[in-house]
Amino acid sequence: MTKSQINLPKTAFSMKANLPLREPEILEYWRQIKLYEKLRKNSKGKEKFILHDGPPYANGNIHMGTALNKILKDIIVKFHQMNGKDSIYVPGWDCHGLPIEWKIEEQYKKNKKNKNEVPIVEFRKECRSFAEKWIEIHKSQFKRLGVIGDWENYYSTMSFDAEAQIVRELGKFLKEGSLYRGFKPVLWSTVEKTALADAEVEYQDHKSDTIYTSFPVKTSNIDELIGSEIVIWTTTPWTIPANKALAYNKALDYILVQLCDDNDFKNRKVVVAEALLDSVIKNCSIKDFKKIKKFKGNELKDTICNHPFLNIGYNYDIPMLEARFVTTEQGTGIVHCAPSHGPDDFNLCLINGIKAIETVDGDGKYTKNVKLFEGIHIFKANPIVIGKLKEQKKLLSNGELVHSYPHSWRSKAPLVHRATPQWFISMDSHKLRAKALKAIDDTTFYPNKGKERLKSMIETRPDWCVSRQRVWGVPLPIFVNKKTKEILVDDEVNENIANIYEKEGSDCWFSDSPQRFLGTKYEAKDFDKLSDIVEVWFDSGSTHSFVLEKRKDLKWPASMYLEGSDQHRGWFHSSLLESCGTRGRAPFESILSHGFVVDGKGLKMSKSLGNVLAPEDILKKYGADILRIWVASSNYAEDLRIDHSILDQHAESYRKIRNTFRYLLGNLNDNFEIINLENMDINELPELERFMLHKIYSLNTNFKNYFKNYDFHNLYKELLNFCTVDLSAFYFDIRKDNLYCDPKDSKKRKSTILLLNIILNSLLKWFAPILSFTTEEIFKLVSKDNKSIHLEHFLEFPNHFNNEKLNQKWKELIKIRNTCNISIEEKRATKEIGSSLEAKLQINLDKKLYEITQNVDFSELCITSSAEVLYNDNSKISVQTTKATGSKCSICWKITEKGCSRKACPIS
RNA sequence: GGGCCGGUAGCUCAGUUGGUUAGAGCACACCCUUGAUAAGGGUGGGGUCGAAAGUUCGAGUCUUUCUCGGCCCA
Repeated sequence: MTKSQINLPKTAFSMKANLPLREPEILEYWRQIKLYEKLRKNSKGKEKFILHDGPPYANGNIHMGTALNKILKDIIVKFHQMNGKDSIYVPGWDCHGLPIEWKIEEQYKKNKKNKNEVPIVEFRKECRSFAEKWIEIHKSQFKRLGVIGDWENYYSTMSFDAEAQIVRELGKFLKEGSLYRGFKPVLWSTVEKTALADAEVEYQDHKSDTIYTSFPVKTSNIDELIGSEIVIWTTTPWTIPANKALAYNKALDYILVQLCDDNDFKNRKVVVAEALLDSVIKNCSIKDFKKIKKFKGNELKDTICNHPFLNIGYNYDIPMLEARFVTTEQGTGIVHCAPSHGPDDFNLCLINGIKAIETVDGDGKYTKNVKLFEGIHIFKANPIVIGKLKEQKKLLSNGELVHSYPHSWRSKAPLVHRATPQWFISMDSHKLRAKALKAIDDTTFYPNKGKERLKSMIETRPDWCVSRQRVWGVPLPIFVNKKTKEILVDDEVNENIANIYEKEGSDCWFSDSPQRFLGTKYEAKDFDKLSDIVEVWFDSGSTHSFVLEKRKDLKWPASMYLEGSDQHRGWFHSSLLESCGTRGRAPFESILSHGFVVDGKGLKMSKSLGNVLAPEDILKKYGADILRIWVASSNYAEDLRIDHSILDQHAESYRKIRNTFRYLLGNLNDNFEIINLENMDINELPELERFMLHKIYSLNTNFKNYFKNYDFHNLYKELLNFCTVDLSAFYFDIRKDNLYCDPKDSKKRKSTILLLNIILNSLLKWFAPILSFTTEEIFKLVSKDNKSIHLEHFLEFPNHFNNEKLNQKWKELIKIRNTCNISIEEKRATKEIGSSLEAKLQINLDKKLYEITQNVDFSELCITSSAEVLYNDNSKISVQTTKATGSKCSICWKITEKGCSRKACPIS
């Protein structure tokens, strides 16, 4: 007997994957067969599943987070496609905004070019081409991951139709009246007369004037406080005229003391935080004082003070407000608040209904809103303020302090927080907050905890500031009447602007005559045209309008938005608000949020820690399918760990899966046949095959449930376990004898081949959304009509595959098999036998087990030369292994006295 | 500093309403096989469930505090 006479596996499917080389070939194949177009054509008319892409910023190479995001999207899109939907993915990019402006400015700096000398339109053109360049780079990087989508017709926030639609969307808020003009402090350079972003700020040492000043208490719940004064310390005396409130911390201890020194404050009572009393005494050179009363910060609730300038026209209430940002690091434990001159101040006052106003103009001079100081430059105001405080007997002391202070990166001039005119969308004037909260309730969140996260943000957020004093963005399409200061609200004008943008983009706003936008109805000389741009979150928050609504192939609302969990404050948030404001509901039916990619120890990736893994390197070393396994097998509800050892292990699992396929292909000799499952007569099959059909059926049931909940890590685990436990170590191992040794026309072998075909088909479909490349490689090899695996659907298994009774029986058989293995292992350990085929089993079973195993051949199940089953009620299962005697059959390798049952057996 | 989320074998993950000795796969060790062969099979070791305290007859599961990590905000 020679090897040529048995049926050994033979396949063109190599054991070694070589993914980094093979995957690009498959990408080329998808391109050639026009896979995306085919997918759309094939699923025409089917129910749509639309995963709307959250646009990444068109700048810089992709990182692990982006790779995770895109792969997860692709897996979900492919699942729905194979589940019978028309599952469409249109990738997009976020293009406007500061980071790109900086990049261009950096280039200018290098080339000694001055930004201010370059016309805005030219500058914007450079920003545009910068974004275009990165879109192309991103595109090829995303495609390499195996992501299938409409790459030719991607969307971008800087396309002309997007810019036009953003104008229309703003028009809706304008018309409704929820878009209003307010003031908000921004970092401002009085030299350049411009706002600066955080990244444009340099911190340098600066000498500031400092003062301790006092605010007389008007009313309070603490009786002793009436007639006393609250002391504050500040390094910006010039903001005192703009003061509107005082902030305390309810958790701190405060103390009321009486001052006894012979000066302006003789016999006056003042309040400071107890922990800072010593430093106040020292800094104000107080010699003699008496402690009168200690109290907790929360008792200061409802206390109202007067302004130190009460007697010279500053006659208004200064409420004391609770704030967490108040600490005992320096000062007095009470902080003065000028909402126009500090972000903390602004937010605290806003929550308490105190709005910021314009107190300082662009040049740095007080406006007419500031009594006594109008026209004075703030940088010259400190001595005047200090003088007035002294005059009003409200100055405890003053001095100087050198501290780190923000300066402009260009002019190096010190910066100030200045309330500037900004445009806001009100959260409450037209019930935007309430609508958004309702919309959150109507949305399904994966994982569920995302719902509360978004909800609590919407509940507490202030009005949405949508204006920015920048150039690379969509210009705010607003005209203000010079005389009446009223905002021009006219659909015709808005639509006119949108139409112009649609044809030529928004650059013209900065170069063309305002009359062009106003049309014939209004005169340009009567209006101020805004030069602000729209903040970029409004851009991306509007993608649903210019992508989902405008494109015929998509639908509104989207089936799903899927992003990192940081987007609860980002894109989920802005999209929700924009859509609720304009359409009254969310632009999505569900939200899936994923955690962040961290290193193997759970620490975030950073250059300084040196733990950054680049997708590019992973693709080079492992291939995209391994990365896709990493995505599928990780629990995205939490942070996802990755390092080389984790990837090594997934690569190991990949090999197991690949070899599972290789066994199937080898024994089928690459002749895959599609089995009509409905027409099968399963009663013709051996029990083992029927048991395997049950396994497949029940795995598929779990598969569908996991998919329904987007629970991929459990789904993948179940598939992998099926390959290792049920196939490799069980079914495949048992059926090798049958496949190798039985003649090709034997009924039993045909049954096995039938099963192999079914298993191969099932595995291909189950794995296709995850192992997109490898399943395609196999499908190319075996499918006759040269179709892509991704055009296929999941299999439906007939209900009669389900056989719980059989399952229960085989669970027992497997238990017996395990006991046999332990018994065989004992003999192997003592070197009595080696291969299991050298063993002869005597299996003793109790009554129940004995009865159900009457038709079972344990020598087949346990891959031994023989097995005898005896009835023995002493224990449930016990097994004795002895060395098989006789000669070894050269075909089946069993050791017997009489030869095996096969006709060709040389022994018999 | 504040809000939210999380910490179960070396790794990826299970662990139902508190209820036997906390599970799976991989990895590891040893053995077998050489007819899935840079494969395959078998057996086995490995966890004070982040820490401490509390509630309870009983806690991985409930409460509190602490700690480490992540996201967001300041």
